Amino acid sequence: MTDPFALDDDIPDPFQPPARRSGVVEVPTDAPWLVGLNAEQHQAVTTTDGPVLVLSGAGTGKTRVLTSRLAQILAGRRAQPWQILAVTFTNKAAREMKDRVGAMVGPLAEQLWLGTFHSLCVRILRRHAEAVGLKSNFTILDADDQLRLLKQVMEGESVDTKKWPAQSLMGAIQRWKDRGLTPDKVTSDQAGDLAGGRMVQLYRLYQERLLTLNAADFGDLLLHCLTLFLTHPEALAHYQDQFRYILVDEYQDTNVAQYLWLRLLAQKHKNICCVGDDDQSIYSWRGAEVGNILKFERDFPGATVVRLESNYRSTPHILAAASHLIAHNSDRLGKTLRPGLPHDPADIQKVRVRGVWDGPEEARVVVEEIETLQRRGESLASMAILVRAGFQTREFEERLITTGIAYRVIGGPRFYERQEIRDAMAYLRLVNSPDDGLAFERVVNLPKRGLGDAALQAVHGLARAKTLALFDAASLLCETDELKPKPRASLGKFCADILRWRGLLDDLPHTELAEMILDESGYVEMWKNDKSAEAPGRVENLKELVRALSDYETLQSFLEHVALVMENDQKDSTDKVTLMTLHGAKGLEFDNVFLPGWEEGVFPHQRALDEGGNAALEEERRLAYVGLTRARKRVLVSFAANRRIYNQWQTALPSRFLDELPAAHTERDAERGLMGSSSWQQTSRPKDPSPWAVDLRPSGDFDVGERVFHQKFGAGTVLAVDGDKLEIAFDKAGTKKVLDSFVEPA
DNA sequence: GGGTCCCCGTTTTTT
DNA sequence: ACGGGGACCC
Repeated sequence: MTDPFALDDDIPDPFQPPARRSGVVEVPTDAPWLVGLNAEQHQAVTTTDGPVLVLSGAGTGKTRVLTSRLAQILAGRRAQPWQILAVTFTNKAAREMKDRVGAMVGPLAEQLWLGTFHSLCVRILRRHAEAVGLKSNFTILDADDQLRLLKQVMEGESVDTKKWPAQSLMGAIQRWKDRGLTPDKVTSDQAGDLAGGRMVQLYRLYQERLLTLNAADFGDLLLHCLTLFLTHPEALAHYQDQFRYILVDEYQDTNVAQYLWLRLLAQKHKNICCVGDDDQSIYSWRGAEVGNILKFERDFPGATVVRLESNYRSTPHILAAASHLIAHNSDRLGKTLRPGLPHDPADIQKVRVRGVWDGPEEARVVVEEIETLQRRGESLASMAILVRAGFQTREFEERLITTGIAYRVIGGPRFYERQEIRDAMAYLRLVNSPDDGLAFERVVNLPKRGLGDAALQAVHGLARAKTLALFDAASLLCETDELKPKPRASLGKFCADILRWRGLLDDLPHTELAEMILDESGYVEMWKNDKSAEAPGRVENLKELVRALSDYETLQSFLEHVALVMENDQKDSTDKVTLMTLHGAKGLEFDNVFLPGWEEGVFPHQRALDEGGNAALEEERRLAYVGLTRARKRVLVSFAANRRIYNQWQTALPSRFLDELPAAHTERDAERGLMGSSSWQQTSRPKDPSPWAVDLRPSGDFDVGERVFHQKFGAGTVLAVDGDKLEIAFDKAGTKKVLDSFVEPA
């Protein structure tokens, strides 16, 4: 058989209008990427034309469908690779897709417009930067730079940063950008009294500053692209024409700006295929709109909707438990996962639910279970502890350390977010483009060069007066007597150094130049002299940065790309238990999953309960669904009756989500008295009854006004009785809700 | 310009 | 309890 992906003519220039193709060819029904697809998957892959919404439940072969679909379009000669736009959210997903398509179609995959929303926008914007007031080599700011910039703007406008934390105002700007709102589109209603009613003005000034600095933040990448499309119809027409086929992964996570971007681009050919799962939408707090997926059929009339419901991951009890749980949500399109594969009966197990006394005991129980599994031959890599919030990993880490079990924590600060890396990058940025004002500010006095507020103020003043970049202003300032001799000398040396390094850009390999900069600036030295525990690690990280530089041809291209690759890929092949948040676990799977901390206030999180109303609760429930559906074989859900939060003991009620797990598919196993709801059944007695559980009385035996005693909170008076839950005013610990089984008559 | 003290917040995170 | 950040003082 001839290679179906061989190019039938020369590789065209992607920026020429597409040549007329010779025509679509029939794809053999036994093409390798079609073999073994189930009926729904097959439909999703072969319905290449027109709008298609693929609702893909967890573990239903979404990535396979996406990649097969790309192969199908290419093999059918429906489009050249560069006429296909494939969008993901993360670099990881983009890489995976590229690899898998590459394995099917060969080098053709290289020509696809495949990447994250942001990287694709950058690709477009670098070509059309002038249209939105930028230069092609604009820098992309990270969260730190953004905040610094906004603080400057706030300072200029005398906005009280105590009353209006820059962080939260930044949040407001980001949410507007997520919704495609430029400052002129924000209504005073939306701005409310933020920053004392001056929020829109701050936003406008912030945007102006960004343009002056030839910089864009992440939100701008989308926003500027939209602006480009709306103000330059010929540019829009070009891309509309070019992208005959559009594929979108994780559609439930798109925000309004991304949605508008897609809708504009799909307008001409209308061959847009969005793949997503409304039940796994867990990012509304960063602008994702489940609404996008819910109203797809309205946006794209005549859309084909395909539901992928055959799950190839989890055993039946796990699927049933997850399905029942998520059925408690009302705002959903509705899917029911069913087992797509027979499972080894030995692997089929109910979801286990375990109640324990407190956090440390929970950690002990989970780690004991890990040891048991390990003895049965399960690898540590097959196990994951998935928590609601990052701090919850601590107790498990401690227990794993004392037990001597290897683990890895996913999350935490990422490589390019580390202070030393950002400092070093600022040096590189400054050498690459001395007018990078933010980079200048960051390193001008780092390591300490005796340049304080006074010197900086002088530089800023001059820069403003003469509309100069900070670096140029600083150079100029050193020629005057404005500064005292000492700062003048050190600032002069700093500027001269930068210029000297800049002069070497073309003559020295960029990795060597980077080493020279970090060395001669005294930056590495600064950390080497630092006696803190983390200093040696920082020096190591700086070496790693130089190594990463070697992956790029030039310093320039490194700086252009690296801002978009902020990932934390800890490729570590050693056998370790994984600890991470539920959010971090989306898209992953493990044989054995531990879901601790299922307590009201922890999960669902208190803030969701307090603030977001039903929508927030439903998102928490989706998070629970995501957690359950990560598991192939075994799930252990647990909750503790007592939790220390901010160093204060608090009683906790079992999560309402536990009540939503169907009894037929769960196995509830708790120490006496730890089960909160009447629906709970004890399936086993503790081997070693806890002392506090000895004197239990049946529920409902307490009266309002009765004096009671609690192990942790001491004496108190019952204020209210609600089934098995008591509200008690403790003499010392304040008013709390407690299960009646924890207290005894005083 | 650098050190110290106090106050606040303390879910989730990618690009 | 704890850490980070800002204000304040030397």
